[in-house]
Order: sequence, then C-alpha cells, then structure tokens
Amino acid sequence: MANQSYDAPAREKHWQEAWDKEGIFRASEKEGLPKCYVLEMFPYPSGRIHVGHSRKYTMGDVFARYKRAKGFNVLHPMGWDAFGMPAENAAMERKVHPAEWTYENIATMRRQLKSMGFSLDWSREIATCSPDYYQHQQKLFLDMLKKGLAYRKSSKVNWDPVDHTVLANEQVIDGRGWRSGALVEQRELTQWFFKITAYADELLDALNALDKWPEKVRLMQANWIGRSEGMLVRFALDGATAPENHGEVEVYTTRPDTLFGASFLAVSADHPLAKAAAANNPKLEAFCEECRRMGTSVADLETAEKQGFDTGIRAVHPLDDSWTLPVYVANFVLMDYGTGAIFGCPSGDQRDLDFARKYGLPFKPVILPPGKDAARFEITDKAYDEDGTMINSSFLDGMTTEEAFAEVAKRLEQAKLAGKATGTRKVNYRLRDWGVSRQRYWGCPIPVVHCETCGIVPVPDKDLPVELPKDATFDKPGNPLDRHPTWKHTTCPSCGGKARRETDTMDTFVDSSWYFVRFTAPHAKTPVDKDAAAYWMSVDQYIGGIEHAILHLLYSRFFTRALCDTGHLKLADNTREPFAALFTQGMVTHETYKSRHGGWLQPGQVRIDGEGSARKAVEIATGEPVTIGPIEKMSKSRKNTIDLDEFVTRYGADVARWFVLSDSPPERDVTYTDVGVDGARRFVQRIWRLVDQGAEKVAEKGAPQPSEMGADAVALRRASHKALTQVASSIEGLRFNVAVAQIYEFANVLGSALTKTGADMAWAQREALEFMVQMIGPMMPHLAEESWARLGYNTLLANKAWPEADPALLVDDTIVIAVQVNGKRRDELAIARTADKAEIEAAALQLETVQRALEGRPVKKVIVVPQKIVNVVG
RNA sequence: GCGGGCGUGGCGGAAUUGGUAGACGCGCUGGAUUUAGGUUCCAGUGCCGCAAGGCGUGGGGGUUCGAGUCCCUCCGCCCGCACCA
Repeated sequence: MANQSYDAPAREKHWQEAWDKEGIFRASEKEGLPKCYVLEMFPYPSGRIHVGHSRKYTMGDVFARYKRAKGFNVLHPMGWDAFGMPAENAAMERKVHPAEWTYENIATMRRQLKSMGFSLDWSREIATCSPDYYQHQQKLFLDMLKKGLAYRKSSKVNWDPVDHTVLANEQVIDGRGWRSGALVEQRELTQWFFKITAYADELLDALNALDKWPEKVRLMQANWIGRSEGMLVRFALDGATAPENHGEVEVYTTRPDTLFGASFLAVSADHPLAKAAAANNPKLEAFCEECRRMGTSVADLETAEKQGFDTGIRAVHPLDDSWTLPVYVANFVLMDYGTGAIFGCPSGDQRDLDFARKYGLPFKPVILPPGKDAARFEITDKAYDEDGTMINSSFLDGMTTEEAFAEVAKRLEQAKLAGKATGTRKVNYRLRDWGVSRQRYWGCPIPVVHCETCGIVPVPDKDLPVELPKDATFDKPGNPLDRHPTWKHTTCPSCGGKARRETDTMDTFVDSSWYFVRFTAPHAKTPVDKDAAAYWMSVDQYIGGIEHAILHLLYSRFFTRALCDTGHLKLADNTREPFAALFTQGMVTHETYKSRHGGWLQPGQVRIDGEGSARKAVEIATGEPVTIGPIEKMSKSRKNTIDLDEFVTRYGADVARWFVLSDSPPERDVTYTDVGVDGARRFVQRIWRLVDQGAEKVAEKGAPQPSEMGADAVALRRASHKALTQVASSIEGLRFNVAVAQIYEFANVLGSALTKTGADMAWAQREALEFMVQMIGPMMPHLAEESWARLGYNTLLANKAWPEADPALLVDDTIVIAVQVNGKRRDELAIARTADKAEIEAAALQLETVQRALEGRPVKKVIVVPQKIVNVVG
C-alpha cells in the first residue's frame, strides 16, 4: 500500500456508495438536536454542470458537512427549477417536448451532482415542473386569490417581443428582457398580479433584522422598494383655461416645503389632463405621441432633453390664490409614479431648473444653504436640493426645511378644495405589484376559468391539479396553450355553462418563491406540512449568486409572508423571513478563445504555447491561430466551461472541490487555470502520502497517551489543536480560502513532525493525522474517508463528530511579543504569557537593540500591551 | 446623477477590538534525490543597500505611543439603480 498514489476517481465512487448505502444524509425532524437547514439556490436544468456551477454546491456542502460533524441535525436538499423558456426554445428548435428535454437534463445533472459527493438528501428531490409540485402552487394561488393577494387588472405591461410574453418590472434590465435581451415594448393587457405592495413597509423594515445578509443586497432591496414620504397636493385649475370636467390636478411631492418656489406644473403625456387638453390641440397631441414613442432605455434617457409643451392651462397656487402657474406636459414625468403630475421648483431640483431655464420660467431660491447670505444668494445653473433656512416663502421664512414641511402639511390638511382637504401626507413606493401572467406553455397553469356569466371562477380544490396538456405544438411563436384545440374549453365549476380556461401560466419565479418550504416536507398532501416547516424553517444558510439580489430574494420574502397570511405557514421565530443568513458566492471565470472565423472555442479545442506576453493559442484541429479573449464567467454561450464529467474522471471530485475553495475569497470570483488545478491535485496526493506513510509509524488507534510528553510532542499537539480551532472558525465564517491556507500550514507542520520518533511523538502524530483527516473531511470527503480507513477505522468519517480542542493546548506558556522604539519594530521578546506590564517593560529596556535605537535619549514613556506589544518612547 | 464596494510583493490573496504587514498557495532562484510515469525533498524570495540601515499596504494630509485598519481629501477600478418629483 505504501508509496502508491491515491486513485481518486476509483475510490470516490466507493465512498459515495458507502454513504448512500447507509443513507446518512437523509434528514428527519429530531427533537433535542439543534437543526441546521443549508440550501444552495436550486439549479435550472439547462443541460450539463460545469466546474463553475460546482463552486456554489461545494461551499454549501462544506458548511453542511461541518455542521453535521458539530452535532447539528442538518437538512441539505436539492431540486430543480424546471419550468421556463429554454425548454420551450429547445422544443421549437429541436422538436423535442419540453418535458422530455427537461427530464433528460435533470437525469444528467443529478448524476453529475452525485459524482461530486455532496451530502444531499436525495429523497427530498423536487422538480417544479412536476404536477406533484405545481398542484400545490395552484392551491396557494387560489388561497391568495381568496385573500385578495392575487388579482387581475388591466395595465401597461412590459412585453418581450422575442419570447412573446409579459415580463415583471424586475425582469426588465436596461429596457431589455432579462432572458431574451430584446427591447421591451409597452402593451396594455389584462394580467394577474400578486399584491407585493401590501407588504412594502414590512419588506423594507424587516431588512434591518437580516444582519446575516450582505449589506449590499439589503441596500439594493431597500432602493428597489423605494419608500418616500411626501404629500399629495391638489391644485385648482383656472376654469377659463382648463378643459371641461377638469377642475383640479393632484401632484405628489416629497418637498412641500418648497411650494413657494413653484413656477410650473407638469403632467405626463399619459395623464388624463394631458389627454383632455390634447383632444382639441393637434400640436399638443403630436407632442404627447412623441413622448410615448420615446424609449425607456438608458441610452434614450441620457440623450433625451427635458422637453415640455405649455397647455395654456393655469393652476392656482394652493397657498396663494392670487398666484397661478402654467401647466405643461413634460417628457420626464412618469405616469406610473406618484400621480403622474408634479409641481416644478427649479431652485430645488436640477431637472426642474433645466426645464425652467429652457422655457424662460422663474427660479427664485426658497432655501438658503447654511452659512450663505440671503441678500446675495442666487441660483444660476445649479439647483440646491439640501436642507437650509426658508427664504422668499411668505409665512415660512426663517423656518428650517423640516419645520416648513410640517407647517405646509398642517395648513394644506386644513385647507379645503371642493370640500376636501387640499393636501394629505402620503408615503409612496417605487415597488409595483408583481405581474405573474406569462403567455407561455412551460409553466404552472393559473387555476381559474373564465365564464361568460360568472366571470372569473377559481378551479375547485378537488379539480387540482390543472395539468398541462402533453400534446401541445411548438412550431410557431405565441402561446401553445392558447392555440391548443381542446385544452382551454371547459365548463364553469359554478354554473356548469361553457367556460374558457385561463391560458396564461405563472412566472417561473413563483415556483422558486416557496420551494425551500416544500423541501421541509416534499411529499406532504398539502402544500406545506406546518410542523415540518416550523421545525426546519427558516433556512439557516442560503447560498447563491448576487444576480438574485432583488428578483428571487424579494419574491421569496413576499411569498413567505403570503404563506403565513393564507394560513399555510407559521414560523417558529415569527420573523416571517425565509432565509436567516444569505451568502452570495463569486463565480468561476476562465479565459475565452475566439477562432479566426469568429466563433468561440472550448478550452479543450485550444493549445497554449509560450508564457507571459508570449502566450499564444492555436486551434488544435486546424493549427490556426486563436485569439485569447478576456477572462469571463464560465458560460455555455462563451464556451469557456470545463465539463464536470471530464474533470472528475481525470482528477476526481476532491480536486475540483479543493480547487474552487482555494485562493480566492468565496464571495469573489476565482479564475480557473491549469496551474491552479495542478496545485489542488498535488495537495490531494500530498495528504495521501502523509497519511499513508504516517500510518506505518504512528501509535495504535485508541492507544493511551504516554505519561511523559517531550517538548516536540507537546509542540505538535499545540499545532494540531490550534489548527483544528482555526479551521473550524474559518468554515463557520464561510472563509473557505482561509481554512484552506490553515490546512496547508498544518500540513507543513505535520510533514516535518512525522520525521521525528519516540513513543510520545508517535502518539501526538496519530492525533495530528486524525485531526488532519477530520479537518479536510468537509472539503475533500472522499480522501478523508480513504485516509480514515487507512488509519485503521472501519466506520464512516462522515458520521464522526468534530473533535473537541483542548483549551490548555491553545495557549502557549511562552510567547513572542514585538518590541518597538518610537513605533518602529526593533526586536522581539520571548516572555512568559503571564508576564505583567512591569516585567515586560523591564525585559524590553534591557534589550541591547532597544538601547541602541534610543541613541542615549532618556525613556519618556513605555506602552505595554500584554501578550501583544511593547513600545518604548524616547 | 444617486447608492455601494474595492485598491496590499511578479500573481491569487492573509492580517478579532488600531498592536511584529505580506500567513498560505502559485511563480521564480539555488541545491539534493530520482532521472521522462504529469516527481519529491531542502533553502531562499516585498523594494533599495556589500552592510549597518532605510523605504514600504493607490497619492496627499490628519488623529495616535502605534494606522493596511480610524478621519479628511484626491486618483483609479468594479458593481447596483436611474427622468421616482
């Protein structure tokens, strides 16, 4: 056995079977044990897994295995986010049914995940495209409908002309569909919505308590919800100038304090007042048309100039009825925020100032910045939007911004216009309700029917699931459910008359908004098993990409609350939060290669010659030169992926696991390189050599500790117990790269300690080897099992508890502290750990190096930080 | 424009509350063993300097006995949001 290299691929299979046979990763609720729910964002079954994907699951697995060893009852499940467009695209392109394509991918990816040796409970596997899953989602939908949390309305929606479907606001990025990349159009459609805005305040406030979430994600969500406090203010319109039936216009403002700085009103081109005014004004009509045509993409917005059109209507100032303001239609006013109308205060808002200067409107300052002289302060081309003292503002003069806000609010709330208060305080949100209707086949059918006499009728529970028809066609664009010859025709559950099924399906983000709850009881007859959910929820450690900072994570936070409010879920801790801790992992990146004909090449198709700036790439098949492109996230489209099967067959899963954890901090990207992989491979073999050769000479397992322990043996024991403690705390903090470095460091210590002999040494060496094997256990579980067996055990290491470190071995009797003179390090001092300040000071002053550095100056002061440092000032 | 993050050797990166900067890995240099089985082991490796010593965490300034860490300011890079009234 000795001196043989470790055949990872062969042995890994063996250990995976051993774990499987004993079913040790199958979870169940156990009272008396602390629980730990570890979850990685479940994958979309798009085809095959590459090394890039494996990093997220490896991190989760290290954490899960570590927690198991620390005595936690761990739930670590896996499933498939299996509905979505790519399956339908495959159906269109390759004439294969979405279900077939999806389930084939699942089979492949399941096998690949298993080859990595993850400690997953496969008995809980779920696929969202299975009726076993989506029937429960339909039930949830119906309960949300009953509660008023799901509703239908006609509105302007984002239409993706490539995918032929509606998109949620969250799915439009820079004016383009998040998946297709197509420029999104605005269409007026009747759609299903989830009332996420009902939870706007709660979703915002609860962010504060999510202290184990990245600050960045919390900020992004807070910005997305976009709460602002302001007022609705009603302006009377001058009857001589206003269209019929338009006696007033209501604006939203966060700065009622600046009302005396108003110089115009502006409304959106889609505002009813704009439409009424345009009715008999062709020029205005044309202007409104142009505003609507203007795109919403970044480029459009940046180049678009502020433009307005004077409607001729005059509005009466709410605090001074002798003062009227012009009403414009302006291209920068959004219909779907606030009321679609604003008052412009040019001195306090840059956009308003640009607008006022362009159209010759006044811009007198109303807020004096601190320290400025009221007599001389003026606004030229920069608006002042911060706090200060009120000026030019009648009864507000001299007040602070805050006082003026309160005063205006008080007066407008008391003032009446047409019998109602002129102004009311109003909290506004940027967040919109979640549009969930999708005009696609491969999604969860919305379980309602449309009856000509009864209207919208929910499908009764007993008729669930509403299953997708298997014989849909995918040969042309559009919704396959809608054009299916028979599927949508049904009878009304209420009156029995003719009715039509809803042919929209749910956004696939609905599927992923509650799967983590379903995992707690994946075979339950109801959507949620309350007891199981109460036991396991919330997820103790969630791991996934930053790209879901808003979409999936916000939806899940909403859905968890909706589950609570529809009576499906009661969380033990009452937080209503799905994920107690969130970690956003970095990606694996790789160089890209482009052939001279423009196409991307896979790393396997390319040979690299030379080094540094002389590096050149050649296409192996043709010998043609290849352009080495930038290092990017591994992705199918760039072809810069390393296939997991090939990697595991060649190096083994442990090398892949070790590599993706090494060097880079887990939240940052790591670059895949052959030399990096080589380092991981070398270390696997090194550990095996240490264990294999060490096993020959260390003490018998279970041998009693010799009564006499020499200095070397004690030193080794100290190193072992320290490493054990450090690695544990690094894994606990998800600082895997640091844990890796600490293991390397310990391997160096162990390597030289193994050359020493003696009964006490042999005992300390066994302890050190066993600790080493346990430390690598979470990261390289196969090698660890093999090593554990080599050390004489016939039990599974995966079931072994993490060893307790001896606190006495964690502190040294003698420590080395730094000695500074005037803040510069001049020497170091070995001294008893318990030495007090006076002893340290005396010892330091005796050092020749200290005296030399003082150059004869008297000592003014000595600062001593016991166990750390001493600084002599002179 | 608004919000956030980051900047440390040739490279990836370490460094509780301010307390020996550069752990660990890669690379490189020299040596030993083996000699083609994707070897292994030992020593060295921030910069300048023969040395003593000096200088060093993007630049400048500050607080402190002491600053990679705290404060101010400037520069560079990255990410998110964006006509939100």
